[in-house]
Amino acid sequence: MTKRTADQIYDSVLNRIVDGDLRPGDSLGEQSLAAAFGLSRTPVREALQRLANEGLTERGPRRTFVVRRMGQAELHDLFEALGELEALMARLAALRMTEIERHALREIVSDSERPGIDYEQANARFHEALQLGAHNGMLSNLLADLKNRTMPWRGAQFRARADRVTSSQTEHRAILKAVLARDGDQAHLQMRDHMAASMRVIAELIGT
Amino acid sequence: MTKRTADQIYDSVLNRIVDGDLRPGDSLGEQSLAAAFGLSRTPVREALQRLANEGLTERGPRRTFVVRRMGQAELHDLFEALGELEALMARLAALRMTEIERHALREIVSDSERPGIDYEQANARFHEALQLGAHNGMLSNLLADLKNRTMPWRGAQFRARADRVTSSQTEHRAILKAVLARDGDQAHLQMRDHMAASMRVIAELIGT
DNA sequence: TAGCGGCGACTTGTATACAAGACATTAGAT
DNA sequence: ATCTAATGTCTTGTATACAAGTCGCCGCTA
Repeated sequence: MTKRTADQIYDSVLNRIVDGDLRPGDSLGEQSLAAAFGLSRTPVREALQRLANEGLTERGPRRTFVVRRMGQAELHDLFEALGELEALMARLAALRMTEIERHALREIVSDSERPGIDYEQANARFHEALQLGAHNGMLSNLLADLKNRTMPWRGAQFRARADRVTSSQTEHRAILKAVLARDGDQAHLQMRDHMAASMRVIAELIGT
Repeated sequence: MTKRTADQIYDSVLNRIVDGDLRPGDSLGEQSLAAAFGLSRTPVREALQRLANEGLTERGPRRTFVVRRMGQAELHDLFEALGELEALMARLAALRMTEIERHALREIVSDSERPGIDYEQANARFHEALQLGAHNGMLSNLLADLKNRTMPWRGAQFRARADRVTSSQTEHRAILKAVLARDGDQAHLQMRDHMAASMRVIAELIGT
C-alpha cells in the first residue's frame, strides 16, 4: 500500500484543524506548508484543493487558502441538511434492509449497550449499518461528505455524546424498532429527532 | 474577471461530457489533454481533480481519470437524494421566506406561464428563488453539487422538461401555493412528487 | 503449453523554475 | 492633507524536468 505524500499532507492538515492546532481564519500558505513538510508545493496544492472542495477551507485575501470560519449559523445549517439526509437513510433502510442486515443492526444495538463498550465506535457502526441497508451509494457519499464537514466540531461532538449516551441509546432503540417494523415514516421521524437532539447539545457546548 | 486556465479546462471537459463528446469510460490522459489545450499538465490535473471531487470522473486502470459510468441505478440514487433535499428546501422556504421573497417567487411563477418564455430558464429561477428563501447556505451548496452531478443527463433532462412543461407548471403552482400558505409539510410533499415525476420521465428517456 | 520473471513503454507523482497577479506601502501631485 | 499612481514584495498560477509506479509483453523455463 503505497501512500501518496499528498494524502499524508491532507490527513495532517485535517488533523491539525480538528485538534485546534489550526484555528478558523488561519492562513495556509503553500510554501510555508511545503517547507514544514519538507515537500514541494505541488502535493500541498492538491491537498489544499481537496480540503477546499470538502468545505474545510476557503479562499482568503490573496487567493490564499484559510481555515474556514464556522459558527453557530453554519453548524445549524449543516445539521439541518445532515439530519434530513440521515432521516432519509433511516427511511430507506426500514424499507429495503435484508434480513441479514436487520439481524446485524440488532446485534450492533445490543452490543452498544454492554457496559464498558466504546460508545463512539458503536455509534459509528450503527450509522454505517443503516447506510449499508439504505442501498443508495450516492446517499452514502453525501453523508460521508457532510460528516467530514462536522470535523471542526469533533471535540464538541465527543463531549456531547458522552453526556448523552443514555438518551442517545434510547433514541437508537426507537430507530431500530421502527426499522425492524419496516415503518419508514417512523424511522424517518425518530432519526430526525435524534439528530436534532445531538445538534442542540453540541450547539450549547459551542456557545460557551 | 480574470479567468484561470484551469477553469477553462474544467468547463471545456465538462461541456464535452454533457454533449456526449466524451463518453462514459473514456480515458482522460493528462498529457493528451494538455496537448489538446496547448497547456501544461499542471492546470489539467487541477481541473481533473475538481471533476473527480464532483463525481463526474473516477480513477481507472493506471490511476488515470476516466469519465464515470452512470446508469439507471445511479440516476435513481441521485434523484432520491436530490428530491429529498429539494423537498427540505421547499419546506424551509415555506417557513422562512420574507414577504419580499414570497412576492418575487409569485412573480416568477406568473412569468413562467407567459407564452413564449424560455421555460428552462424560468424553472431555474423558480428553484433559485426557493433556495434563497430557505436561508440555509449549506443546503444551497449541496444542491449545487448534486445538480452538477445530473449534468451527464442534461440532454435527457431538457427533452423531458419539454414534454412536461404543462404538468411541471401545475406542480410549480402547487408548490407556490403551499409556500405562500406557509404550509411546510405540504410544500415538502409537493416538491417530492415534482422531483419524482421529473425523474420518471428522464429514466424513461434513458432506458431507450 | 502453462506459468513466471524481467524488461520496456507509458502513465501519474513530485520537484523546481519562472510568470503573473494582488495587495501594501510610499512617493508624488494637487 | 488627501488622493492617486507607481512600485516592490509576497503570494498563487503555470511550465518544464525528473522520479517512480503500473501494466502489458515477450522470452525463458519447467
